[in-house]
Amino acid sequence: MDKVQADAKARRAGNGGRAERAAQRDPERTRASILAAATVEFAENGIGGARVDAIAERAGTNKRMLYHYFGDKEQLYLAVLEEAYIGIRTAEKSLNLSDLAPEQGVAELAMFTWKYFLEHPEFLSLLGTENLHRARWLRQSTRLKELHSHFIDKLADLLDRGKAKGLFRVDVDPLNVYLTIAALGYFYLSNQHTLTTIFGRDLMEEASLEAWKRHIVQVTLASIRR
Amino acid sequence: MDKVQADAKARRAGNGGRAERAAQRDPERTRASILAAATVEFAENGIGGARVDAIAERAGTNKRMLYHYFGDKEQLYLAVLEEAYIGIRTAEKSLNLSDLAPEQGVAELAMFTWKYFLEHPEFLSLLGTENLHRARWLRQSTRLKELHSHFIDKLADLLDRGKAKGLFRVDVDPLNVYLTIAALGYFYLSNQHTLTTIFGRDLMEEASLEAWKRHIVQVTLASIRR
DNA sequence: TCACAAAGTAACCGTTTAGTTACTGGCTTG
DNA sequence: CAAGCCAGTAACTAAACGGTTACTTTGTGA
Repeated sequence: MDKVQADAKARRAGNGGRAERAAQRDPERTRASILAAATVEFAENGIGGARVDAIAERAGTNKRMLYHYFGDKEQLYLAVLEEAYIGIRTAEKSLNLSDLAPEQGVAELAMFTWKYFLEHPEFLSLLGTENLHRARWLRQSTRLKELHSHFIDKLADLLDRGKAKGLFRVDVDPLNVYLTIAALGYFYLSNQHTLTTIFGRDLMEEASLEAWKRHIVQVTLASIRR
Repeated sequence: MDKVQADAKARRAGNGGRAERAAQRDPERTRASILAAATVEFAENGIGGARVDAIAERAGTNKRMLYHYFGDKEQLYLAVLEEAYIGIRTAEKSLNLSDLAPEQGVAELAMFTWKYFLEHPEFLSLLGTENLHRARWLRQSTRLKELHSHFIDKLADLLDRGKAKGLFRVDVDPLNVYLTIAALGYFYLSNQHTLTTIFGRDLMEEASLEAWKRHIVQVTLASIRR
């Protein structure tokens, strides 16, 4: 039994031990439960493969509630996508690069990105789905357009400090650096299944993951050093 | 009208100008036409979003022929995937790295991979779909398991020559180098839609593409040099 | 305390979908 | 040259699917 189903069952059983709130009718919890179930379903099957019935069942509720809270399948997908982006943007805020030495800062950024991707495979999968559809929902979402990353600005500052110290090449572009870090992490994880099959090596064992993390840091730094 | 539809229409009109073969009944051509249409459909919509009717229509034939030649939707998808892999493996053969200086060879490999990815977006898309499904069809295909790439071996030779000359670090791993090249190309192209939306820059204009190609070469070389 | 609104359920509906059947027409070969 | 097989067509079917209807239950505040 996965987490989502367990949650749903607990909810159905009445209140979950805490006396604060009678859990039999709990709109927020139902909504959240549907969203969590939809995240799993869309991440595992894509938008065309996801089944509305499967989401309702996973959430421990029924379709009527899903349509009640989210309108239709596409709007539910959009909500899932928005939540996923909010998740990474929120996590990004916890990373403070301005106190670090330039090289250390770039390394931290790379390791942060790697860790986030590793811990949130559903985010990578949703990105893949969204790109298959030419970012149709991302472009449509005003909420997500406002929610832009401040990573590039932070990284630009960091690189400028490194350039001033003569550590980094002056023609280094922050976007390129960020794309490099993201590319190395994304490809390794999102394509793990075909790569493992073709090269006959398990890329997901602890030692391989640790080695690839070091590789990302090393590659990124080597590419920007003067 | 796209290429596939045009082909189908030409076929339907009788023979296509060449007198060699009466085109009214042409199993090979019908099969190829279905395969081409299916490649487009699966690449655009993924496996869950692809429609058998749409494939038949695109191919200028009907469903009966599709089931006649390929069995069912999944086997058709497998045929598409196999053909896509055969395509890249065939192209790889045209690349001869053994005559080149080590640095030149690595640069050529990087540029070849970039060019292939750029010219075959359907291959990237199919890879994405296949990974979403944990390489279910790739693992199933005996034909594809036999069709392994010789790139890693060729690259290993190249790197060894570079190491012997004192150009490359001795701890450089060929698989890592190949993954690095593939990652940088794959991510930039497959995620172009979300990236363009979020960063507000068109990554697909000629100058950007050229710059990223140079970036891949530079990053790869910088990461392996002693 | 009861009326009302919102949460929740289950059975239902029309359409779309993958897959099939029953058939026609043309190419090859004994 | 006819028999038989294979390419090809169109209409059909059963199941799955997204979405809705009609209804019940529960919490709340006048």
